[in-house]
Amino acid sequence: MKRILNIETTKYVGKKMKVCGWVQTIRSHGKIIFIDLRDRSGILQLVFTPKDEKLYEVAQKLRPEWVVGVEGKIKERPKAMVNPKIKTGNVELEPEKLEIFSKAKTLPFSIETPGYEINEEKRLKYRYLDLRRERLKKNLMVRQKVIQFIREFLIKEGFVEIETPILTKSTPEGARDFLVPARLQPGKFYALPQSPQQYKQLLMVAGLERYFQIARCFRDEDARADRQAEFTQLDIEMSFVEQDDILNLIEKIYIELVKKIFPEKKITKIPFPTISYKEAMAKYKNDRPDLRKNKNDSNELAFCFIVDFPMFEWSKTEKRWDAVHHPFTRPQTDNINEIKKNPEKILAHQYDFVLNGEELGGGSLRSFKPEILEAVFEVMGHKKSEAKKKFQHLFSAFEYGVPPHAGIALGLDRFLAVILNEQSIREVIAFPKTGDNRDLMMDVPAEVTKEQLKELHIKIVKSVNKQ
RNA sequence: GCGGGCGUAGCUUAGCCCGGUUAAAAGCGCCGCCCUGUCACGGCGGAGAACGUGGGUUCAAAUCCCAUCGCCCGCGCCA
Repeated sequence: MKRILNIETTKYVGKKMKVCGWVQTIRSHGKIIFIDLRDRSGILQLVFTPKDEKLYEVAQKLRPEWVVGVEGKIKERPKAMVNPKIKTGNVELEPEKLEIFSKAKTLPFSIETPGYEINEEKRLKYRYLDLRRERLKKNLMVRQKVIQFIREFLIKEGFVEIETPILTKSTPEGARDFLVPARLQPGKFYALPQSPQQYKQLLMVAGLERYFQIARCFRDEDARADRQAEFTQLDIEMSFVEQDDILNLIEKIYIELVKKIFPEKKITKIPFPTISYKEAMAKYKNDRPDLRKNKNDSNELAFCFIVDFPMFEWSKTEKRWDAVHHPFTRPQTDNINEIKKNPEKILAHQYDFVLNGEELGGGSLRSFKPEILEAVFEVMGHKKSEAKKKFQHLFSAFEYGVPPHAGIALGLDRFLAVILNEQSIREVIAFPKTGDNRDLMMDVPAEVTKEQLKELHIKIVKSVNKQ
């Protein structure tokens, strides 16, 4: 018999059907046993009675989290026994056949609560059990809905979803890279992408004009409540556009996304406020102001854009000018002398997107004129040849007809955490890592065999103990 | 790398300041028995803890000290 979902049973009252799932709770009253059967659609009550003695004997042995399949008649519950708390509360199933697919040990923690009270270390170690809880399942399903909406929206707008490489090149600027040794090129390494930045710009040179990707990004830095070593961003790049085209697109996506998937949420201000960096720093003392009117209202969403960031900032550690965003951000002036002479005064065509005081991400109009790029690299203290070597592919590509282009990258995990009122992005990621980037469930990073290392031409040198 | 918090049955905690007496306590869970309408079922009974690890102080350490490990929050870092 073909299995139906628990939620579908209400449509088949009086019929004999098969359902499958996990035993959630057992309420035994001696001569009648109620079992809440959980599947991906929800809970269904099974009622065992000793009418069938053999079946009843087996039912008495059932324990929480065993996986079973049952066939039996779906009955409408008597009025007094309807449970309004569950979606299938007006029906129940009287099993005639019971199959035990697998038994289960007692779980290390309860999965029937939201789970915040449970030691997160345990939750991460047994993530496959943690994900059985309703809250996390819901978070993952909301995540899927958001991604689906964004895909459909952008494809309708003429965007092409393109996968860029995960094995790519280490970039000297920015965060630490995760490195992957290349077996066929002894001594050489791939790096995992910190973002698809350069690929998406190259796609503009390729003439795709409108690119997007739900992109996994990797940064080998210490994690936080809002940071993971690997995270997902909505990555967008467009050709022949100005700043407003990007901001208007983002505004439209998020307004319609909220309207469709989170109708209970209210957006504080439409159109989203656009605040200059200077004004934000003066007025709110930071560049990601929380513009909510009532910070206790979990349904309020205050989006805003921060624009006109400075192009350069003085790096105290390296004692040189550094790009606030990255060197391919387009300065707001074409005056090369001005860029070189007064870098601190130069503003950039750069924008950030902020929600309830959380930075969701940012982007920029890209710099594509060689003389401007050279001036920027010069301010940053790079020799012309060095800069060209580091970003050779971009410089070369730009020699073959490059359209003016711009883009943005927005953190999906952060957006979901905010909109689902979660304190940490770990709550919206299926298999997150700890603060020091370990996966407690898989127990990685882990050592590898000598043979593997040999094949990769890698030797582990134990560092000498510090004094 | 730095600062702060936490670590006691399977889970959540009390006890820790002010060291000593039920053989470290409770709720939930687990196991057994009873119970025909529950839905966080109920009732009775039971098992379950080298108090993260190592060392020290003391007649005596879950409790005080030192070290170490793990998790969380933040700083650094995150173009």
